[in-house]
Amino acid sequence: MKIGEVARRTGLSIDTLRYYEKLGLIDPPWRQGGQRAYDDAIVPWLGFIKMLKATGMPLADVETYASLRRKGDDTSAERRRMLERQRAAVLAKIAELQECVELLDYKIMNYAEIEARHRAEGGRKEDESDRPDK
Amino acid sequence: MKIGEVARRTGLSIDTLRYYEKLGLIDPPWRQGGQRAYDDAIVPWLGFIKMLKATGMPLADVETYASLRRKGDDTSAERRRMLERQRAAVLAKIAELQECVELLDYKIMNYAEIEARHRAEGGRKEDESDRPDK
DNA sequence: GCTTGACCTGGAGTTCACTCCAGAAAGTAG
DNA sequence: CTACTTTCTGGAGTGAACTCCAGGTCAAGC
Repeated sequence: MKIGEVARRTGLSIDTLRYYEKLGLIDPPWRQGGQRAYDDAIVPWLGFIKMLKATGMPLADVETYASLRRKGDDTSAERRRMLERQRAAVLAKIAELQECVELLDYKIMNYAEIEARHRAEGGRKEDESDRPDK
Repeated sequence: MKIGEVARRTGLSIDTLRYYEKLGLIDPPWRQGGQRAYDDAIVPWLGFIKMLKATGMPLADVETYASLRRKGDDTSAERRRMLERQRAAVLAKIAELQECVELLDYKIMNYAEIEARHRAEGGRKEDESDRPDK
């Protein structure tokens, strides 16, 4: 598989793939006439990297994970601990975002009320200042 | 309230507060002998900004919201729409993160199994390659 | 009045994660 | 063989969100 195909299949740009290789997130692939020739296994691995990135893991940490992976099975406990820490971070982020949704709902409700009053009272200037940002 | 106090109360750095002022996220406060003197209302407003940031809203969008706010009540419908869009984005992000948790759980389980086998078989070299990244 | 700490400005520097570029080499279709 | 597309390298540039700095001003305690 050439780099363009990997890009197409993963949704990452060619530049990003080379950048990830430079950072050590992916192993340097074989070359055919100077061009990168990837194994199919690169696709799920990049999918996994994308998932880690979606959780907010910095690429430096992904690199740490990748280099543990390269070292083989002896590092599996350490990798598991990394994923467990990330799992906890994700749960915390989900909780934070759920609070954000609640706050947004509160604000949206306030705006709906203000608009209703606005319409009812014919657009007269009103004071919004008693509605705290909370 | 001086800038240091605002920083202490919000957890933002003094530099960040001045940066936000430059971007137009917060109104330029009154000055007392050249020094910024903030109204108490700045604290909940900054709390709201932090919440928007936590949802992943770029500062440019926060600035848009802030400038609508400055224009007064006539913009409340537009602000509500912004918050509704953000709400939808947050729900999508929560869903994505929940999928990430599931995937992490799957991986963590695999690692736990590998480690168990590892211990049982006395640390003999094993092949992990049949465990897909997916 | 003096010292010490907080605050001021304008601008430069940093980090992260890309993204783009020029110029050259390799692969592909007709 | 020609024309076109893809890929190559090394390095420069980008945008977001800060963060730091020098050199100066202001204020509070003793």
